[in-house]
Amino acid sequence: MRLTHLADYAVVMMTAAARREPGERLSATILSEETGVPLPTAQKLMQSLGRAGLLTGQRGAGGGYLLARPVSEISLADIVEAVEGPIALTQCSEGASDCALDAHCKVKPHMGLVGEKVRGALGAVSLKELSQ
Amino acid sequence: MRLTHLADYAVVMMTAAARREPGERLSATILSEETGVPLPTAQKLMQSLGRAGLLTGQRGAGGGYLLARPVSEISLADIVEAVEGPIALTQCSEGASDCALDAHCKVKPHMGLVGEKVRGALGAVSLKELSQ
DNA sequence: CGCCAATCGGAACGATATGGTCCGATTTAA
DNA sequence: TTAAATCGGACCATATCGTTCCGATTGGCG
Repeated sequence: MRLTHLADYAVVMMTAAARREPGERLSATILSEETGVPLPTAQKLMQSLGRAGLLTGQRGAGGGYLLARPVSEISLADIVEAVEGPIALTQCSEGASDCALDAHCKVKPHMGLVGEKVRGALGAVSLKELSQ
Repeated sequence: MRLTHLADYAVVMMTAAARREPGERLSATILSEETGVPLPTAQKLMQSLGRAGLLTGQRGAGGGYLLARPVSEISLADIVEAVEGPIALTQCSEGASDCALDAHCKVKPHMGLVGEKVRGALGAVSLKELSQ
């Protein structure tokens, strides 16, 4: 039940971005310096965040990233899922069930529900709160 | 935000144990056969669960394990923590802070709170519910 | 029109820790 | 006293995570 390092870094970077003026262009370089996250890693993370629709990238000289949504409409769950993939306690909670115990597993139906609760806890925390 | 395989197995085994008669001696062999978890792995898990105080072990021939508490007083959080260690989103939430970003990390104070919420969600689910 | 700045995407490497297995120590029953 | 059956800890293979680097693409600027 831990966040991966990458997800943790992503949260730190997003909060750093949230503290900036809305509309300001943010490069991976700047956020890297501000947060202490190594530049190559920061680049990779912003790619993931962009693919997930949390950031919009602007290419070319003077380009950079922008928050795709207001800070109050981005949740901790969004950030985590952008980096780690869907939040689910077990992989059988979502499609693929290549689990050896799948045949006579009597816990499976409960896990989906519990996962929802956890996701709810993370979804209730907005980037706005985290950046303060 | 996923459970490790071992934690998942532990939950399956504990629910299997919960479905048995209270007071019945449970060997690792039996639970292994019943759940499909490989025997050596099952042994290792029951050790962890014993150390955590969820199971009490009885050595010698005809020995076995017993649930240390009633099923309604064992939560999903207890099982997960027995195998994975304390539930916390980041390692800085608990003592050791050998994190490169620790110096100017402005998110740290929030993480402890969020971790509590997640733990609450898992703590609200009892073994009694899971075993049904 | 050509150059430069900065992002995007993928591939490859190394480290950590998970997952699985084995063997020794201990205890009770016969 | 013997022996079977269990708990308990140590060990090794493996997979995923984390990190880094490089090339391709795009848009602004001189």
